[in-house]
Amino acid sequence: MLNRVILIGRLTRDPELRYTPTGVAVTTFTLAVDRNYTNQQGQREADFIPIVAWRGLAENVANYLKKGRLTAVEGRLQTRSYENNEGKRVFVTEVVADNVRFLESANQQSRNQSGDFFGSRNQPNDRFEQDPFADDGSPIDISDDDLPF
Amino acid sequence: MLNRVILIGRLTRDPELRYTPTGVAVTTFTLAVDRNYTNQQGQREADFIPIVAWRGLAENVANYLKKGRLTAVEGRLQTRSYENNEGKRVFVTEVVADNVRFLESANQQSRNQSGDFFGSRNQPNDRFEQDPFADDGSPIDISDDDLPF
Amino acid sequence: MLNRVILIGRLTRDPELRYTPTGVAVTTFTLAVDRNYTNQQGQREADFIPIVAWRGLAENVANYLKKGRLTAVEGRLQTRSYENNEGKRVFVTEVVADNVRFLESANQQSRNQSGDFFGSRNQPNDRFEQDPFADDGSPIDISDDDLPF
Amino acid sequence: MLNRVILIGRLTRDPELRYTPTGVAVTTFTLAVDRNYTNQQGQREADFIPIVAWRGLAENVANYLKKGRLTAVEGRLQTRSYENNEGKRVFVTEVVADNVRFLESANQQSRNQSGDFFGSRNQPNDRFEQDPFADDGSPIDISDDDLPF
DNA sequence: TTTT
DNA sequence: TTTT
Repeated sequence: MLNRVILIGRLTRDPELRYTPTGVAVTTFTLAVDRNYTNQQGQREADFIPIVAWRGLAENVANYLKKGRLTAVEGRLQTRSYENNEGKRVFVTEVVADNVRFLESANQQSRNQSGDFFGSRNQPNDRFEQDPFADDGSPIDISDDDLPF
Repeated sequence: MLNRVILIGRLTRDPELRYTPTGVAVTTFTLAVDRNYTNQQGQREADFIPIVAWRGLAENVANYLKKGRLTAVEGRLQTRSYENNEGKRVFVTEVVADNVRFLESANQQSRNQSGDFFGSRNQPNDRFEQDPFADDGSPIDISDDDLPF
Repeated sequence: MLNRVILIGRLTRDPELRYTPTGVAVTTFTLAVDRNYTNQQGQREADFIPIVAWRGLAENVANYLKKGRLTAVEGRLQTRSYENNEGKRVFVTEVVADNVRFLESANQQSRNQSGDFFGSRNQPNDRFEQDPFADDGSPIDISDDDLPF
Repeated sequence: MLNRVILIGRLTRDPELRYTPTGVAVTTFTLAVDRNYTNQQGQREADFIPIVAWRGLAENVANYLKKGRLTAVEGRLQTRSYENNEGKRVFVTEVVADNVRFLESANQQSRNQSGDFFGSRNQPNDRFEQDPFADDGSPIDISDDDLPF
């Protein structure tokens, strides 16, 4: 009937791009979304939401997003189940993205984050070279309505 | 940061009310949310979203909602993990409700649904007797901002 | 960037269908959305949100929705301005619908509502005759992504 | 019943903080939200959404947000009407914020923007001096559930 | 009356 | 100008 999810958070890792047997691009990543409170130990907690994007959106996400980037995702909740290697049915709930907003360009990203960010420049990284963010740091928009399921 | 989910669907079963060791009410239920398309076999598919409600909202849901009722849920996505009985870590994604709208009263509910509905009158059912819907069939609202986590 | 609105409420009147000079269907209506509190005088207040739908969605809304029906609308906020007949610029904020869910069929609608409902049968009403709701009272879904602006 | 708005955009001006006769803080600002398409003249268009925040949220917004900053707003649509100086009733639709996310710190903000930004340092500006953004540029969160209406 |  |  109606099924809408909107999240703002940071990628826990670089996105992973794969292709289905029929050649459809699909990218998965996890968004760390900070909760609005701190727990009894005074720590900020977060939810780690699994996201999947398809087709053109999958390729844009894989090309332009990286670990740690602040990102908005709009989509819908999807559930599916599969048989694991012990023959048990496992149920999965994830967000199918139909809109992703990059809220931070490479040069805007905070500097004191995990070392992985600049470390990734050591292993030469095509994606980073072709980073499309305008010099002025304005976010770019991508969207895709063609969801395969 | 920002984490919002809005769903409209129908309960797959009567809600289940439990209490934590410290006496906090918690109700769980699953919402079947129809997708907007039919698959290759011409069938309507649905997502089955796990929902959890706490405290006063938990009690209202348990008292007034039943299997099959059309319902709107507003909340946020939460992830948690636990160790299953084989010692394996299982990850769960669910919706923590902070707002539930009953879109259908008992007498409005469609008549040709699962037999469970009228069947439930045979086993005398307190909840049904105390159904608070106004005679005019207008939906009632409940909400709860006090989320324990 | 990101612009999403989700509402549940009741139509304050029958929707109005018009056509642009180039023949595009456009329907406008107002949704009365109850607030979650009562004011000092103990009365329920509401917001009256102007909605506009285009093309196929406009026609579906005009054909199947009527005054008083419980309805969910998903869309985006749009602002525009025009010159009024005194030559003054007027600013308008309204919701452009891209998804409308009928949460109530004709026979589900509460009976003690305004006389307009049954009154509309006196003036023969094509829309009412062709009411597409299934006998079981299940809501129907319509959506339209082709928004002219 | 259900009334939710989520927006990401940029402030068109510095926010304006006022106080009601009874001393309640209220801040208004406009969010420019880019549309996802370009018009026939190849220009990006935007919607200019009026936002109002109350109490603690009003003060946070006034203290920490400035013209041009990328911002997420979560709230609800509200309509009200007033008599203008010609004795005519004017209807207004605006967003009442209950959650504002600062997506950009002062030092993150793009450099080639309007001169107003650095210009504001010339007129000594308390708000700027007390800018609470962490050195690492991580966004801060503010929220307020106490809405006076 | 609009932001980047 | 408002719905239940």
